[in-house]
Amino acid sequence: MKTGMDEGVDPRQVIIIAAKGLFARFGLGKTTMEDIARASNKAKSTLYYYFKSKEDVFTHVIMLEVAGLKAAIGSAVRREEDPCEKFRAFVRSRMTYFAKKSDQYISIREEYHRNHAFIKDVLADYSQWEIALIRGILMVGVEKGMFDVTDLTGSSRGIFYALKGLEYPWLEELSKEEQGQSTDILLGIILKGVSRH
Amino acid sequence: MKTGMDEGVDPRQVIIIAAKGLFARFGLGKTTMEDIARASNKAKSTLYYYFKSKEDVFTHVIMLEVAGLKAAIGSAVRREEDPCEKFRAFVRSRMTYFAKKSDQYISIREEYHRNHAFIKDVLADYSQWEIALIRGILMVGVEKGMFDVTDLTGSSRGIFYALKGLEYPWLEELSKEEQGQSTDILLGIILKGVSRH
Amino acid sequence: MKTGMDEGVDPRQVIIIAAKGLFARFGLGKTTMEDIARASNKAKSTLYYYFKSKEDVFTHVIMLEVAGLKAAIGSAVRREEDPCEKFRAFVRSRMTYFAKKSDQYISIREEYHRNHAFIKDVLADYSQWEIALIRGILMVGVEKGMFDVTDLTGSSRGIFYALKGLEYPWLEELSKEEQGQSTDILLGIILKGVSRH
Amino acid sequence: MKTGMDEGVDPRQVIIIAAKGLFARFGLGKTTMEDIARASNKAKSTLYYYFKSKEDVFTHVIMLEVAGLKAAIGSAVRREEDPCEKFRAFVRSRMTYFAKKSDQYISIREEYHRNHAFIKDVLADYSQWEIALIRGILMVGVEKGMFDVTDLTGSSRGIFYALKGLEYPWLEELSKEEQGQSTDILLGIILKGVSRH
DNA sequence: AATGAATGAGTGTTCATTCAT
DNA sequence: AATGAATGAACACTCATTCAT
Repeated sequence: MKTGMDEGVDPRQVIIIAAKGLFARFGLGKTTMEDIARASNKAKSTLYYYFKSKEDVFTHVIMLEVAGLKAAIGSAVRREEDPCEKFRAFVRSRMTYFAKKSDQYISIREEYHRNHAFIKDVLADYSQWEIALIRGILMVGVEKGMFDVTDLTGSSRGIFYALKGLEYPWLEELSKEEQGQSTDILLGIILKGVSRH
Repeated sequence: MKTGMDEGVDPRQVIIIAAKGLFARFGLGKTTMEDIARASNKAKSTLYYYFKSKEDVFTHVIMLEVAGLKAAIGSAVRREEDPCEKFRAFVRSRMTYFAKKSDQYISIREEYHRNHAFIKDVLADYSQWEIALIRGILMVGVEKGMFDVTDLTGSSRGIFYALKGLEYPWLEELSKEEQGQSTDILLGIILKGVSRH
Repeated sequence: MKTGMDEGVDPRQVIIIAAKGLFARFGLGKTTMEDIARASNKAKSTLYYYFKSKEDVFTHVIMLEVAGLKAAIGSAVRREEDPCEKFRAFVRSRMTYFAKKSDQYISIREEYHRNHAFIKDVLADYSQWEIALIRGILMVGVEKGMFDVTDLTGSSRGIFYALKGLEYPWLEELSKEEQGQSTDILLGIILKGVSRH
Repeated sequence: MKTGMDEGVDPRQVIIIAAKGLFARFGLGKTTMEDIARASNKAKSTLYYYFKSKEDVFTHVIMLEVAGLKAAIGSAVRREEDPCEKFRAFVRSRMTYFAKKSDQYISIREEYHRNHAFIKDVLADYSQWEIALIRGILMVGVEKGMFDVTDLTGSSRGIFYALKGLEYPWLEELSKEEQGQSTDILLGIILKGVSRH
C-alpha cells in the first residue's frame, strides 16, 4: 500500500485530466507534450513513462470522454418513461454536454482524419451506441402506437445524423436561449415527423 | 499579350487548386508549403510572392470552396418549383457536395478554432446564407399552405443544424446507398415534421 | 535632352537618398531592397539596373555622407581665424553632425567589420582627412606660439581618437545641454592640454 | 555526483564561450545558431534547451564580457596609488582590452541599435561604472592638490567620451607601437589638461 | 518511479538577386 | 529604361521522442 501525500493518486489519471483540458482548448496539434507536462506537474519525459506517445495520451482522453458521455446520456434517458420524453431527454442531455465541450471535438475529428484506427473504432462504437439508443426509443414508441416508423434502422441513422449537427461549435455563437430554442424546435419537428398522424 | 503554353494560366489559381487538394487530404497543419510548392510546380519562395503566408493560401482556398458550394446548391434549388422539391434538392446537393469533400472540413474547423477572424466570418456568412435559403423555402411552403411552421427563424435554424450533421465524415463508412437512404429518411421526417397534418 | 515631369531627376540620386534614410534608421542588415524600392518609388529589380548590389547602394550612401561631413566641418573651421576657435569650431560642428546622424554609424561600422575594402578605404581616407585637419590647426597654433606640441602627428592622432568618442550613440541619452557641456569640458581639457603653460 | 570525462563541465559555459568567439569574429547577425552548435559540439536544438533564443545566448556573452572587463580594469587601477598613475593604468588596461576585443563591439552596438532593453541596460550600467571610476580618480587628485577640476561630473563624462574613441577598430590599422604612442600622447594631453598649472 | 539532458527532422518565412521582356 | 515574376539559399525556432541514471 502506498503512503504519503500522494497516496491514492494515479499519475495516469492526473496526466489524462490535465491533457483533456489542453486538448479541449488548443486541439491535439497545438497542444505540446511540454504543455501537458507542465499542466500535470510532471517532467516531460515522465509522460513517456506512462504513455507510449502523445497520441496514446490523446486516445486515453477520448476514452474517458466517451465513457462520461455515455453515462450522462444513458442516465438521463433511463430517468424517463414516455418515449417522447426519453427522446427529449436524449437530445437535451446531448446538447448540454456538447454545448460545454464542443471545442473538444475539433481534436477528435482532426485525429479521426489522420486515420488512427483506435479513434475511429472508439468513435464508430460510440456512434453505434447512440444509434442503438435511438432505435430503442423509436421501437418502444412504435410498440406503444405513438410513433409511425417503418424503417427503424434507417430512421435511427437519419436522426442520429441530424443530432450530430447540434455538436457544431458555431452553435455557441447563439445565446443559451436561442440554442435551447433551436434545439427544441428541431426536436419538435423530428417528433412530429415520426409521430402518428 | 502573353504567348506560349502558359498563356492564360493564373499562377494564383494554380497554387490555390494545388493547395486545395492537399488541405483536403492532409489538413492545414500537416500540409507544408513545401508540399504546396511541389504540387503547384513552383519554388517554395514563389508561393510567398503570391500569398502572404500559408494561412493566406488557406483563406483563398476556403473562399473558392464556399463560392463553389453556394453556386452548386443555389442552382440545384432554383431548378425546382415545389417547396418540398426545393428542400429535397437543397439537402441532396448539399449531401453530394459534402460526401465528396467532407475531408476538407477538418481543416476548416481546425482553423476556425484557432480563432481566425476571417474563417469565422466566411463560415458565419455561409451559415447565414444557408439559413436564409431554408427560411425562404419554408416561407413559400407556408404561403402555399403546404407547411405548418410558426417560428420561421427558429425552424430554419433548427433544420440548418440538423443538416449540419450530414457533413459528418463518418457518413463515409456507409455505402452510397445507405447514405442516400439515411438522408432521404431524415428528409422525410423533417418534411413530415413541418407539413400540415 | 530629357522632357516631361521627371526632367532633371537622377534616379540614382533618388535611390541613394531614400536608402540613406533607411540605413540610418535600420542599419544595413535590417534594411531590405524591398524597403529601398518602396521608399524610392521604384520596382525592386530597377535598383539592380542602377546598382550592382545592396552593398553598392550602401557604398554610394556612405560616399555622399562623407562628402557632406567634409563640407560641413571644413566650412565651419575655415570661418575661424584663431587656432583655438578653429579647434572649437571643428569639435562642435563634428558634434552637431553626429548628434543628428549617430544612428547612421552603426551601419557603417557593421559593414566596416565585414571587411569591405571600399568602406574601409572611404573611412580610412576620411580619418586621414580629419587627422590632417587637426594637424593643420595644431601647427598654426604652434607657429603662433599658442600651443606646446612636440609630436604633431602623434598628437593629432590622439586627439582624433578622443573625438571619435563623441560619435557614440549613448551620448544621445544625455540632454542637448549635457551633451554640449560634456563636449565643451572635454574641449577645454584638450585645449589646456595642448596650450603653453 | 557526476563522473567521467565531462565532470564539472557546464554546458552553458561551453556554449557561451563558443558563441563569444563567433560573435567576436562575425557579429551577431552573421553568426548562426548552426555555427554556435558546431563550435560547442552540440546539436542545434540543444542550444534551445539551455537558452531561449539566439539573443539570449548573446546576452549571456555580453554579461560575461562586461564582468571580465570590469575585473581587468578594476584590478589594474587598484594596483596604483598615485592619481596620475591610476589614470594611466585605467586608460592602458582599457586600451589593451579593446585592442584585442574591438571586433566584438560591433555586435554589441549592432544589438544596441535594435533597441534591446537588456543590452542598453548593461551598457548604460557599464558606462556609469566607468564614469564613476574616472570621477573617483579625479576627486582624489583634486584632494591631493594635483588636479584642477571644477566640474567633476562634467569632466568625468567628457573624459569618458574621449576614451570611448579608443575603442574604435580603425586603431588596429596602426602598429602596436603607434597605438601605444597615440594613447600615451592623448593621455598626456588629458592629464596636462586636468592638472594644476 | 521519475527525470534532466540531448537531439533529429522538420517548418514557415525572408531576401538578395536574376532574367525575360 | 524599367520591371514583374521567380527562385535558391538560409535561418531561427519547435517538438516529439530517447536514454542514461
